[in-house]
Amino acid sequence: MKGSYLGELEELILLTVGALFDEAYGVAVMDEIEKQTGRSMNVSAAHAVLRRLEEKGYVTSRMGGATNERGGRRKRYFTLTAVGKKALDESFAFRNELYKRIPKMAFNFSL
Amino acid sequence: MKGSYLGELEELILLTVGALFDEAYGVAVMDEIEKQTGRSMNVSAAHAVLRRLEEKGYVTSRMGGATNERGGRRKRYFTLTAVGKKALDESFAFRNELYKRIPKMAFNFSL
DNA sequence: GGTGATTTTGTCAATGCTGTAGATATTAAG
DNA sequence: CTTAATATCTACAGCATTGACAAAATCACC
Repeated sequence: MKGSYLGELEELILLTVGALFDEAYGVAVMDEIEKQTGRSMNVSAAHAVLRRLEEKGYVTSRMGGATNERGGRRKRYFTLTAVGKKALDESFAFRNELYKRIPKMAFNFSL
Repeated sequence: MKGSYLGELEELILLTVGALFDEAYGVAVMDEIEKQTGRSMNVSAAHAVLRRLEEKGYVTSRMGGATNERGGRRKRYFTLTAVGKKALDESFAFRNELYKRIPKMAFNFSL
């Protein structure tokens, strides 16, 4: 199966789209990621991932209208789909499970 | 900074190396991943990742001697380094933190 | 006790998917 | 028409995955 797992950044961005709820557009996602993780990021990086997530069916997008901000192009808003949320839940549960299963290593032993 | 994050599979395999402790060689890692995740995997996939992890300093490797098994080439054993364990701990803590910070989304709302 | 088949494992080479950056186009307000 | 906010395009480095092949060790037959 191809593209059946969620990449590191894909998971992060999917999570952020969910968190920003109805304000999830490219730049906002990028800013939020930078703020939360300290990881510097380019808008096109965010968009590339968002587009891929849309292809996978984890988010949908729609164009917004004009706003009362200074100016600028219309925003493309992204929304988490039920499938996307499911993927996120599973990813989280799965990793947690895996870490839990390894008590002799993960947090109890040191080199 | 390049290669400064831990890919999805890299995290999984690093975790597995820690879990297998003194029995972490290519085939064993592959088997364990397949057993734990159901994800089918090729030996060379495991080795490619292990080599990258070694380049990053997250694991070290040494060749083993002959064993009393049927036959076969000498095993290359991998060991988690302190740096590797730290990366794993941080990766885990960080993601957990992120999921926690997003109560309005991660587990409390549905579409 | 050699010699080759068999088993277990590692290495190589090639390819597609993910992550990242820079440059450019579009839309709207001033 | 200049400036600001966003999106899109193009290109490339790094991660994930596969298939084919090489190496080392035992087994079994003679």
